[in-house]
Amino acid sequence: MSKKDPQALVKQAALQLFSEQGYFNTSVPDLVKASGVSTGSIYHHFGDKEGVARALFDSVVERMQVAIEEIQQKHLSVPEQCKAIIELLFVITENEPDLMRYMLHAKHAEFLSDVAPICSSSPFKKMRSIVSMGMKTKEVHEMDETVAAAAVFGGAIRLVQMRLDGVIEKNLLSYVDEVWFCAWRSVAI
Amino acid sequence: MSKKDPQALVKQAALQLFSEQGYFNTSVPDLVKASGVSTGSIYHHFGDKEGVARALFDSVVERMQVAIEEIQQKHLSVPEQCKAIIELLFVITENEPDLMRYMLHAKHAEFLSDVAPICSSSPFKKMRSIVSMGMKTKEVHEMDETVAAAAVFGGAIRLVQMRLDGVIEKNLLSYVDEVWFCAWRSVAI
DNA sequence: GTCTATAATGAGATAGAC
DNA sequence: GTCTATCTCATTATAGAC
Repeated sequence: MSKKDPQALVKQAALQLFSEQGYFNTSVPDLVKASGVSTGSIYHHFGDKEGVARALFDSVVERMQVAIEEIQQKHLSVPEQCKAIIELLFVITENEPDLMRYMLHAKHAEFLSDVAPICSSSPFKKMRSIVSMGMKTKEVHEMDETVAAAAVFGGAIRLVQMRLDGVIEKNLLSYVDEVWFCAWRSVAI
Repeated sequence: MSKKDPQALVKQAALQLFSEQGYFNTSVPDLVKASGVSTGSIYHHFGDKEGVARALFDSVVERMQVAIEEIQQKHLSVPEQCKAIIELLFVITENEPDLMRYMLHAKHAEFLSDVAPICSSSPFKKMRSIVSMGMKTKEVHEMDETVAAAAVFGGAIRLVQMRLDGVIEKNLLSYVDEVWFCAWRSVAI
């Protein structure tokens, strides 16, 4: 039944096309062909092409946020939460590269004019707040919160970007332990 | 006289327009207005619009590569070289944000079809090779070269991206010491 | 709500004088 | 090498039947 909801069909097609060929290289007729939904219906539901990108972005961020919240509930210690997030980033990159690509590039892809940059969207805020918690519990060196979050997750995000760009051939999950080792050492007391 | 070279004028205008509004939101007539060079002349020199982006990208990477080579010659120790590169990234971000933005986003901006991803271009290769040298001199933990490079520079690059996105308000140079502290601890023996 | 057919715009690219 | 004027065409978006 989710297969018959035109909004879902369009977003699904858009995720693939936008992330593989880019937003500007994807025309509305392309979306029509890939989704099986008509031009009129797309405009009726999303207003314009940017509306599709916007709705898709909201879905993607929402999805990511839920995954991070699950981690925050399961894992108690700060380092465990951080490691779980790195693993999550890697798993999503491997299993749903289009989703990860869209989330990371959407802001820089020159559309979605007035959406806040991804780094200030809620999943990334959560990452910062976890690291910040680590400072309160004296597990993480006292320092600027943003710098600490960048230190912990920057390496992993960099690897994700390289993997999505095809620079890294191997499955990212094989690097989890090494990456985590570096990430935690960079800020741990 | 550099002000009269049409190629330089076009690239200069393109750097600003592409990085501020994006490649696809910049038309050739926009380039004509901003550069003062005519349509015919632009097509004569660059072939097509993508040719402008390509030539600009080459200039930017070349420029970055020269800066990193200078560092490799001046600073002898591996950690000093790494720190100098982080400082370089921050200085360029502060002084020439358009240049840094273009270098980081060009590949993901959905054009420049067959250019290698930025992470495999020569400045980034040089970063990896410096870290790799650190392993030989036993200053850096033995581990995957790519992971180590991501650990050392990932945090800094993340901060650069956030600064360019307007998420960070303060001058990045004020973070150099903290960033360097984290970066080096993450891989140092 | 969904569809087909169509309009209107503005883009990339070219022609050809100078 | 540089310029102006122009062509061609794909794109976004709308109209209006069902």
